[in-house]
This record gives sequence, C-alpha cells and structure tokens, in this order.
Amino acid sequence: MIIPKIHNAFAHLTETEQKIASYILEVPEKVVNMTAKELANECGTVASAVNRMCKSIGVEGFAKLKISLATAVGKESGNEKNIPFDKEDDTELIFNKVFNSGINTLKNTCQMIDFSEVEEISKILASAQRIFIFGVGTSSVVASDAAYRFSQLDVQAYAYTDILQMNVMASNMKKGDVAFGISHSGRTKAVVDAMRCANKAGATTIALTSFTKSLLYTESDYSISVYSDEKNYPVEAVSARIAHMCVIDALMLTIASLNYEDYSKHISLRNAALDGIRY
Amino acid sequence: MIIPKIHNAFAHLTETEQKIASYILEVPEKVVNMTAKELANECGTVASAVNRMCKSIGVEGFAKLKISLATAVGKESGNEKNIPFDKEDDTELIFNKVFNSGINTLKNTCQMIDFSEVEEISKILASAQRIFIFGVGTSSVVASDAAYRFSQLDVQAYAYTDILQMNVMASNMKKGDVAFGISHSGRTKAVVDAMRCANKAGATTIALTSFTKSLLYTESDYSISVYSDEKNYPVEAVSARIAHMCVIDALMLTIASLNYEDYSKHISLRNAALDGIRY
DNA sequence: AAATAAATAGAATATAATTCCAAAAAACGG
DNA sequence: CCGTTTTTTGGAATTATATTCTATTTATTT
Repeated sequence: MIIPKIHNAFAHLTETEQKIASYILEVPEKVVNMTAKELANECGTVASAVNRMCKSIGVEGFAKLKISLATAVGKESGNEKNIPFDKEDDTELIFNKVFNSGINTLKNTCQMIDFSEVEEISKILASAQRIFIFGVGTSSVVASDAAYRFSQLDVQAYAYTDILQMNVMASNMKKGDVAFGISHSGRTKAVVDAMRCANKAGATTIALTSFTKSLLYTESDYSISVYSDEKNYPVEAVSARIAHMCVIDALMLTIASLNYEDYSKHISLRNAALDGIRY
Repeated sequence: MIIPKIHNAFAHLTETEQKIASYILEVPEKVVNMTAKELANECGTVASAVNRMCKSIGVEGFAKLKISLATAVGKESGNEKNIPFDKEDDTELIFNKVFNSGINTLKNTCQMIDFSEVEEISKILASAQRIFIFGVGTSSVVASDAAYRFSQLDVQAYAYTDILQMNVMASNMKKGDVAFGISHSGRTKAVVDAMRCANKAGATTIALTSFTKSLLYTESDYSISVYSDEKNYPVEAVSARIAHMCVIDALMLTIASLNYEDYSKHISLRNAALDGIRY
C-alpha cells in the first residue's frame, strides 16, 4: 500500500518533499489525474522535486506513483466516505450510510489497535479471579454482551449497569480481580468513578472507549480504543458501539485461543445446553 | 467503472481493438504497468492502435485508461475473503478475522435488504401504540439496545428478555401494538412462541433474524434478515449480531427522518439530560 | 567565517503518449 | 467483377510528460 508507505517515509523527507507528500496524502484522488508539473505548481515547486520525492519514498517515479495511488484510491472507494446524514435522505440512503459508517469504523479500528496491548489484556482476563464489567447507557448493552460472551468461556465475568451497584461492587474488588470499564466518550462519571474505586481496591483496570485522550483511557492500567469519527452523525456512538462489540468478540476468541481444549469443551457444553430451546 | 465499460463497448470495436480489449480484460493488473507499445506488441499491433482503442471505449487516452484500470484493480483486491479460524492464530490474526467477518457481513447485509419492506416497517414502528421487543441469549442484548435506541425517539419501546415475562406481555398486546422479535437462528422457541402469542392477540409482528428460511422470518407480518455465513466461526452469531445492531440503528434513523423536527427536539433534550453525567 | 553538505530550481534529455497521414483492407455500388 | 468509397491499420511525426543532470542557493558544520 502506497499511502502508509508515504506516511512512513514522511519524517525523513526534505521540506519541499514533505509539502508534496502532504498534498498527495490530502487529495490522492486528485493527484491521480495530475501531471508532475501541475502537482509541483500546487505545491509551489517544480516537477523535478516531485520526481525526487517519488524516489525518496521508494517509488520508481511519478508515473508509477500515480498507478499505485490509483490502486489505493480504488481500494479506498470501496470504503465509501462517511457522508453526513440529511433529513431528506430516503430509506435506502440511510441504510447505506449507517452500514458504510459501520464498515469504516471496523476497518479503521482494526488498523489502529495495538495488538501487543491486546494480548496482555487477554492474558489478564484469562487469569482473572473475577471480571466486573461497568457500562451505562448505550455501553450498558455492550457491557452485558461482554459478560455474556466471556461467560461462555467459563471466565467469571459479570456486568454491572446500575450506578449504585457499580460502586458497591467496585469497592468490593480485590487484587486478582479485573475491572473492565466501557464508555464511548470515556468520560462517563459513573464508569470513571467505579474504575477509580476498583483501582483503589487493588483491582487491575482495563478500559474500552472511543477516544484515546479520554479520562477512562488514560487512567486505566490497560486500554483499548476504537476508531471514532462521528461528527457526521446526529446520534453519537452509533457505529462505535459496533466496533466495541467486535473488540469484545475478538478478545473472547483470543482468550479462547490461549486454552483451546478447554474452550472447545465449553462450546460443546453450551451447544448441548441450547439444543432444547430451539424449534 | 472501467471494466464494464470495456465490456459494453467491446461489440463495436474493430478486430485489432478487440484483441487489445481482450488482453486488458484478461490481465488488467498487468496492463497497469505496461506502456502502450508493450501492450501493442503483446497484441501484435502498434501503439497508435492502443490509443485508438482507448478513444473507442470512451477514454481520453492510454494514460487515463491505466489510471482507471489501477483504480478498478484496487477495488477488486479490497474484498478480502473470510478465512476460517484456526487454533494456532495469533492475536493480530484473530482480530483481523473477526473484523473482516464483521465488515463482510455488513457489506452483504446492506446489499440484500429490501428497502421497501424496511420503509413499511419504519412507518409501522413510528405509528405504533407500543413496541414490545423480544430476544433471548445473545439477542437479548440486541433487544435491549433496540429498546434503548427507539426510546430516544420518544417511541414507546420496551425490551423483554425473560421467557415468562415475554409471554405475559405478548398476550397483553392489542391491535396497534407491534411485536418485534429478534433471533439469530430464527427458531428460538421463546421468541417464536411470544411472537405467535402477540399475533393472536392482534399485534403486528416484525422479525429480525439471520435466516430467511427460518420460522420467525416466515411467520411474521414483516421481516428483515441480515446476511449470514458463519460456517467458519467456532461461535455462531458473532458478526450477525453486529449486523442486527446496524439494522436497528438504520431503522431508528429512518423513523427519525419521518418526523425530523420532533426528532431533533428529542435529541436536544437527550443531550441536555446527558450533560451532567460526564466529566 | 570558511568549508562542506544538502536541497532546490530550472535546463536538458529521454521516454512514452498522442496525433496525423498514407497505405492496405474491407465494404459498397454499378 | 471492377472501380469507388469507406474503414482500418501501421508507422512516422509531434507533443506532452516524466526523468535526469547541473548550477545555484541554502543550510550545516567546524
């Protein structure tokens, strides 16, 4: 992929080269139909600089760069842009926008996740005495889901979505327990408070949020953030919630992979248990 | 898209032009890195013929064709395949697989949805006296989420996830009420029973499931199914649940669009209400 | 402040794309 | 079936674009 390639090389480019690189990163879809001269003009420099820049990022020349860029743009347009909602949208358009936003969020989240951190987290979760999961509002749904999922692995996971109960349970925690806080904004008082309380009580704290700059993210021992670009949304957390659940799913499978035999056994048991409840 | 464009134009191309077009359609990813002369040689003709061919299919010239072709090739490679889970997978691979599966499910779901049906459904939901939402297990989470979302629009929506309560509430329903049943398999006894009960009581029934052949789907007045291809999963319903939630989100926004002013008002109220609960 | 290195712009060159034209092939009309 | 017209084609000429080279400027180092 050319875009990350440019990003990587960016730091050790010269000033004018960076100008050009920035322009390309900004509007790659335009550059694809520009000549070296045109691009140079836009950046206040000359064609040869454009060529030098191509060499600097490890591409044969501008012609090849355009091809690579076009390929990347093609991929990109599979991820159609998030378009703001409009009150005139018809049903089909609304669905397309919602689903596209979800797809984008998942794609971007998967790219920004720090897998070594996640690996740590899954080990901690797997060996925890008890896992108390905290979330309110939209995130209470995610919290319940997480508890349900983790429980399928015979991990002791419990969701608390009631403010009072959250605090009571958090203060009851001990070393070896894990407090798992979920909040889209990362600044929901109830969750932040419960996590602080759990931390004071000696529990390990893990955060799942949508903003790396948030209180919840920075204050926790371990943190995961999903990608978030919801300025276009009239309702926040619409697709972030989806990403949160994907993280939970993936975490669960990661934990499962730590002890595959045990996991298979529990799945069989679970399936047997479910047999009777279906037509 | 350039590929269909070539296909369309193919019939009224001259013999040598067709040779060139065929070659391009066969290995577009190669052509992207060829010069007009090279391509011409491969096809036993000359560069000018390549150019003529570009004009004939309605493209400015060979340079532009290559760009379009590269874009198309990029799109092509964007559709990553679902790969089955393996117990040897490392964390990164697990995350990639989970997220990819989610992305695929969302993509396919959006393509298979019948928007006129959905539009009907949103109108029915918007004008319902009360909406009772039924779901157990994994789908209880989706049911709660749906109730929470719909409530934000000042629609009377309630989730019931307890088997007994589901039946009690279903039998209490009247004409004008809507029973909204959620089940991945579409054959969860509890939900199917509750829906039958609601139907008998005179309520309109709406189903959200992952299989169009399921009891729940076929028995309900209105039905939505998401795409499902989970044979690769050790745990069922992993990404279907994500799609269910996306459907809920989109439904909510569709309902909102029916009465935008009301909706904006409720969102403002909600935001004001949430102000105090955050740091 | 002098020396060295790095970066840049613009001229020179090379390459590839595009246009143009004449020859060849095919289609048409008598 | 032959001459005429149209279409198609290949190759030369042209143009545009990309690429390389070099002198100048700018920055860095000692």
